[in-house]
Amino acid sequence: MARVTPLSGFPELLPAERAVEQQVLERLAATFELHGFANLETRAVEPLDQLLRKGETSKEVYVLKRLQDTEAGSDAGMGLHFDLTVPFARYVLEHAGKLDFPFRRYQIQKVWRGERPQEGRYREFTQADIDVIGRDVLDFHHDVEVARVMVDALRGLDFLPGFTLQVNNRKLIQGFYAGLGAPDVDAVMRQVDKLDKLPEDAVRTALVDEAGLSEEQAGRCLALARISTSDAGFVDQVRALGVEHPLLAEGLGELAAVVEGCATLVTDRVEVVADLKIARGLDYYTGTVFETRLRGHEGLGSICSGGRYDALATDGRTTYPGVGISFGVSRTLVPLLAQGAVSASRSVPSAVLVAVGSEDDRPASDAVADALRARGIPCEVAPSAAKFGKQIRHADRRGIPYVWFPPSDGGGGQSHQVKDIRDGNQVDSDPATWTPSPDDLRPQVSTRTPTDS
RNA sequence: GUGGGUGUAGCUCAGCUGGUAGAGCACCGCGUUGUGGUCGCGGGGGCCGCGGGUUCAAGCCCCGUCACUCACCCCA
Repeated sequence: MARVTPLSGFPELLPAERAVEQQVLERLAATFELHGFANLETRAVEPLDQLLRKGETSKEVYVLKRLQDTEAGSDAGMGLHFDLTVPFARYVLEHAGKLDFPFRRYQIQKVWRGERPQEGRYREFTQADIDVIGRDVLDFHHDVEVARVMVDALRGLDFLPGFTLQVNNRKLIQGFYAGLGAPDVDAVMRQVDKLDKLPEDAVRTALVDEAGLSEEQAGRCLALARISTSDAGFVDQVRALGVEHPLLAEGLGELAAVVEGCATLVTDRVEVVADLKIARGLDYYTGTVFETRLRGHEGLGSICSGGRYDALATDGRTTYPGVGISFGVSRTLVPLLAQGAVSASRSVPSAVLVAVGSEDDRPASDAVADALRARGIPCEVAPSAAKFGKQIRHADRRGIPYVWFPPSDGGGGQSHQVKDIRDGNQVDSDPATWTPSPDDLRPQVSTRTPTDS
């Protein structure tokens, strides 16, 4: 193979990095399943009209084309999915007759977007989605449930920095803007959504010039957007702004329910706040909306978002409302790994390297390895009967904590010995009974203190 | 898609006014002859992104191109 070059936006991990990702994926799946969500995988490809159906969005879809297809007009009209929600909506429509509603599933897959890559932003990346979808109706309490499940999942990622789940409700802000007399509620929302990028005064100007608000109305919109509480305290703060609207009241109730519903799961690492400036650009959210910040890495933007959508899937007769949230596995992990903020203790699963005294003794070493494996201890046998110093180094390089020396009449002892190469302790051991500490059974993931964002 | 920056050893980077390709780390060997890490000594490593041009001479100057990267847009 000639000179290979990295392909931007298609991150590839080293073995130790992948070990971290594997543990993240495992823990996410474990939590989702604890909450009763079934796993699902959908095909990587969808018809283009499905992909482009909802948001006209500028999503840059990768189109599928056979190299051999030289005939014009042979375009199959297929593209790689750019998220997991649209394929899921299609899946629900396609299999509705065989599914039981409300239907809950989690889905962890690669998705593809042909956008310019940046830190935390890739062209091929992994997402972990949970959604609950109902037929015709979906009770609101599922909004709370989805938030609770994701908070629980984020709690499980205890080797990562902390998370802040920011929740808002479209009914709340739209009702507020309507009650305020805004001529174009959506226009107001679009401007407010820019608050984390533009200075407040720029948004204020835009609210007046582009969304048609008075100075006084704009001021109250900004006052609303400034509200952020970790409990239901936001309700009184909103009421103090003196705007009345049925939708606003409904939104306030829902948002309070989400925040209060998560209260028992909140920790100092994973917090939930009602943040009334969160709007989400996507057009199909109708109620609850989520965004999530990674503590110490706020520059990454939202690493986990979603919300309630009342009409994402419909076949004309039946509509399927849903609520879901999606965790950006690659978006979170790839930058953390690149900065060395998280790392695994070793690059291989092996907890033990079984040394080989001489090639004639290799079967004896294999026997030791098999005895350990029979009891669930991952191990490998040294690749060559090199000097023991080199075999130890082989283990050290890979982060394997233990080296096993079978008995030998060469330089070793008369009995089996295990050396913990971290502290140099070496003791007689029996392959049939010796067990490493539970922590050493698998690679350990650890966090270094984050520096910047 | 638009605009900036950068391409030199596995990695991070020096390389002056154009004059024989460098350092640190990593890697390998020896000291230590079958128990690593420290230390000392030694060693291997380079299409200087690619193509063209100017020049006696190009890593350096010029043109092109590709890649990477940052920002915008958008989002996980």
